[in-house]
Amino acid sequence: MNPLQLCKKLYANYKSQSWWPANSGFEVCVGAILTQNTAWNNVEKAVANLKKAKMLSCEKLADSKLEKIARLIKPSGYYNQKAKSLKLFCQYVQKNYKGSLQRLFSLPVLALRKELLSLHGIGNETADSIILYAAGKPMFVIDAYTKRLNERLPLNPKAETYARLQAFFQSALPKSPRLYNEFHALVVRHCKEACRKKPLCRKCFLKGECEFGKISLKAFY
DNA sequence: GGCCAGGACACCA
DNA sequence: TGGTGTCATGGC
Repeated sequence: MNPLQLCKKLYANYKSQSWWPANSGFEVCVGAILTQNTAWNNVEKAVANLKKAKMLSCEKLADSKLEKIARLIKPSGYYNQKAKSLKLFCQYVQKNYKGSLQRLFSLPVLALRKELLSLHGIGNETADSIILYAAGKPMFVIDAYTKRLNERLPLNPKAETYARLQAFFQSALPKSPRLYNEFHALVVRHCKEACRKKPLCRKCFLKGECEFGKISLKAFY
């Protein structure tokens, strides 16, 4: 099975996912940082705290004390690190782009990626999530779910690093932000729900016993 | 009480 | 370039 076939199969089963779960580009950026190695459920609590405190803005986060940000985002875990990452990102946008994400996103995509990666606390996945889901530019996101799915199927066993796996998906798919967006969201949906057994249910999917709804995972694995 | 979750970074060899 | 320790909460 190639990536495009997998995407079609997932889409046929789950339909459109309408991602990213956020109300603005800035909220996508905040969520992308807060979700680092963290369950989304906990990210939602942290974002809700920021909203309630009227702190979900670039200007507010750039000017607030680390301790205050950390207290609000505590439910997302790693709150000291993430408070620092959030504040640095916002200060960077305020200083270099007058607080406008649209100015930042007007950079050519590779330049944008390079700038994001230069910021402390923003690595490959976070940068690519911001580029795809906030800026709307074609950058395929590799996360734990994508890696897991690739290992299980496998799609490309040789693609072991982030860059190689990303290059594999991007070379196999039409260069479309909408497609990258939908595909990644479908992968997350599938990996979250396909198997209710944790962790990873490697034994059960190898036996073909792992099913979710109408979907027999024998077709995938 | 233990394991896990939509990573990133410092440090080391 | 790759391996390891660290950061930390909340759900199950």
